Amino acid sequence: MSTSHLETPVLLPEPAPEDIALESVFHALGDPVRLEIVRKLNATDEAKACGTFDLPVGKSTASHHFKVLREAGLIRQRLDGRERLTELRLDDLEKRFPGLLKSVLAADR
Amino acid sequence: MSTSHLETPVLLPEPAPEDIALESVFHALGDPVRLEIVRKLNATDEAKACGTFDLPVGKSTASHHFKVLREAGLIRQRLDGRERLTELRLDDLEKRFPGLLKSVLAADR
DNA sequence: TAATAAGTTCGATGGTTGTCAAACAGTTCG
DNA sequence: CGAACTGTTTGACAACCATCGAACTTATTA
Repeated sequence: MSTSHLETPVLLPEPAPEDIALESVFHALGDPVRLEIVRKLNATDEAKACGTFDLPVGKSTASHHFKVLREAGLIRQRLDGRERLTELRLDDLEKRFPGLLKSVLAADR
Repeated sequence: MSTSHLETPVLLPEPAPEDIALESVFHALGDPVRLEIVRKLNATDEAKACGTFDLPVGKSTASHHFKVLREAGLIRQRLDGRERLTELRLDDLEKRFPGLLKSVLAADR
């Protein structure tokens, strides 16, 4: 069963908004697979499980990319059963770097 | 003497505005030295020679970084005597990725 | 309990990259 | 001409990184 009661959501470690480094953000977005992940997250606007991204790499590589994105502060991951639900940290990023992610996501191709 | 007549400026090869790739821009900005170059260019708002940046690397390494930035479409370099005058491609980047560079440069630390 | 499912971790590998020093090329100036 | 100056190119090297497969962990389900 998918946990959806009143339990405290189990978040994977992530940097505080003020600790998000611009250089790390750029490094994270400088990879095609990770950029694709961010774009697909923005396209759905909902939390997605890692396996639903249809990425052109194996699952261990995908796991690596999600970790890079999370440690850079771009995404949040919460445990839900055997899945890790992933979402963009839109609000935190807007606070830290106003307008940045918006212009990134506006540039679609 | 510094050439400042009516000669056609000799530009080093650079991508056309529509050929600037978001991923290459991110990759270019994902290095601390290159990010410092971009910030110092924005701080002066004038064309600067490579040697005036006071970078924490040797000159051959600096030359490499300028090349990466130029090929990514972030800077323009024009030959002037024995110097290469460097400037941000603010207008082209604004056209290609509206708001991106602005939010990048606004995030100062 | 056993099997399946979703991701992570580990070890290895090949490619990319940041760095330097030395040599080189073009420009300016004495 | 020759020396000094600005930056590039080359070669080498170490660090980083994206990738994979196999083994492992945890959770769901038959």
